[in-house]
Amino acid sequence: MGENLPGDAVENGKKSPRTPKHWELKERLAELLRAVSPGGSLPGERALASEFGVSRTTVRKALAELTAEGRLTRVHGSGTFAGEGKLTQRLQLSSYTEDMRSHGRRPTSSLLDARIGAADPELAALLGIRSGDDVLRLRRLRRADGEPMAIETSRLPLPRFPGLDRYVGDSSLYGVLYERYGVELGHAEETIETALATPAEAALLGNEAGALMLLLSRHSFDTEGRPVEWVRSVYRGDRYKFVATLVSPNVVHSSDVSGEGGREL
Amino acid sequence: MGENLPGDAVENGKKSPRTPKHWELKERLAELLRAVSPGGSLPGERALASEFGVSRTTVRKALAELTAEGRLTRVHGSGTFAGEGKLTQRLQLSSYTEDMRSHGRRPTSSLLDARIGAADPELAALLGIRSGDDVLRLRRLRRADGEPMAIETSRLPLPRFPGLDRYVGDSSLYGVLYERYGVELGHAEETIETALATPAEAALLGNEAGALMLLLSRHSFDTEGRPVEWVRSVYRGDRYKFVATLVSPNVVHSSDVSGEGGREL
DNA sequence: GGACTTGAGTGGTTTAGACCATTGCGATTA
DNA sequence: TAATCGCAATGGTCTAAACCACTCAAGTCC
Repeated sequence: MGENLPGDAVENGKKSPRTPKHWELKERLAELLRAVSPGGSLPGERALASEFGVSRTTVRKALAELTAEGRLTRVHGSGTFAGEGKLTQRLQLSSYTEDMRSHGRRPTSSLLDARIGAADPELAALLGIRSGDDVLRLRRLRRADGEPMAIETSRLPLPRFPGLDRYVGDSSLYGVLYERYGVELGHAEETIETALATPAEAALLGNEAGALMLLLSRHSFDTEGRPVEWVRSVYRGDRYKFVATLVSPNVVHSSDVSGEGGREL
Repeated sequence: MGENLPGDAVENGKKSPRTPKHWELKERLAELLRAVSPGGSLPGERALASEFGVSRTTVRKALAELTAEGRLTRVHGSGTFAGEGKLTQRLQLSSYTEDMRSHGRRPTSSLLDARIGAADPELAALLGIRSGDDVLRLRRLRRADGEPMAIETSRLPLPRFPGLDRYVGDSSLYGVLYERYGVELGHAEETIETALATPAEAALLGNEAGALMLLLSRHSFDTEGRPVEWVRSVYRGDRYKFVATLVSPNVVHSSDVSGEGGREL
């Protein structure tokens, strides 16, 4: 993160909160890391510990943060290696596939499972059906160049799309919705937040449990405003970032002054 | 995150990766937490350690993850308390101020500092000026109901806005740009990714160093496509989520089939 | 030659314990 | 009454050490 843009000195009015050892170590390791090309390897934890005169625990804490930031990749039993930076995905309308292609990546995605279950009250409300109605749940694993990137879980209301479960898997979900049910998507609402990987997610992504993730939820509606699907995707936070282009006739240039001399937007 | 939606059993084809103690403990604590209303307190680390028969280190690891997810708040010297959920901010055009207001929050923001420095080559390219030209750097701390939420660092090209530094602080930045320089914003490109808090950021946000953050960068252009500002904001990942509404005539309903039997978007 | 075993080296988990820094309250004091 | 001090409890940092799980290559066996 910070990369110490000039003038970022500590300078907080009160007390300087004494930088912990693991943080100082982290910066020294980051420096050491700049001399290593992506994929290059670092010394082992034990070696670093003795070299820098700290305990292995402290080394691990520093390495953990660098890993969470995507600057390191660690492989159990093998070693610690320099990371490769983040991929990006546009928000807005483009598809995962298109987007990866435009970055010269080879996108693939595999269906993990497709099953039918009963909607709980919350899910029923989201999908515009009654509690207990059937819901089709699809789980997909998305990859870029073969590397697992995200787990996507879609839920669709079966009462609205009877037999949908039989058409899934061999062609585009949105294609099927359009051709067999005449449904076109109109708008969607997405939220993005941070999350930590569950062990199951971590296993699928080749990740560690507790790793940083970007949690993206999408609630899609058709052109008439009826809910079509509810999607929850977890993306690897160390390998992914989202991009949105805000085209806007007039991005707020008048607005109220507020607060303590500050401003908004 | 997961909240164990039905059917999330481990079931990865190969080996079950034996759940670590700290994860199991985390789930037990999460359960224990459901019985506590927001703001309520939990037993101390040492008490939990002896109660569950694990070491304090393991307890801390579990608590750290719950904290990162915003489900816990920890206060040094005082105790551990139940969290209060996340606020949301729309992407798109609305302002921080508007958005907080619409959630019934009281938004404020204070100017931390305003200084002029020389642009490095990268920043110069972003702002459409020459390397070494003057750049105005504004740092603001944003709060909701008095609670620090984000640090926003804006950078503007002084050659394009001579004297801008003298007008800042007493009124809307965008208002000044419009009234004194005739600049209207046209579009912006935003990226969202995960990051970890630096000690300095943590101190300002009342956070821990290494805490989960959402890093949002905005690159704004005027109606003629010239760069106006470059903004880097770090939001507390445990207290914030972003929302985007994707209005769209036709969100992809035809597209190519690819990969291993899976599908895209 | 090919399949298997073994072991060294790596990261991952957990423990027990020490000490530090902050908080908040009760007792003491002015 | 009001301010101060001291102390106990809390979370934060760090250490040293043990053990586990995985990887990979060298060596062995068939």
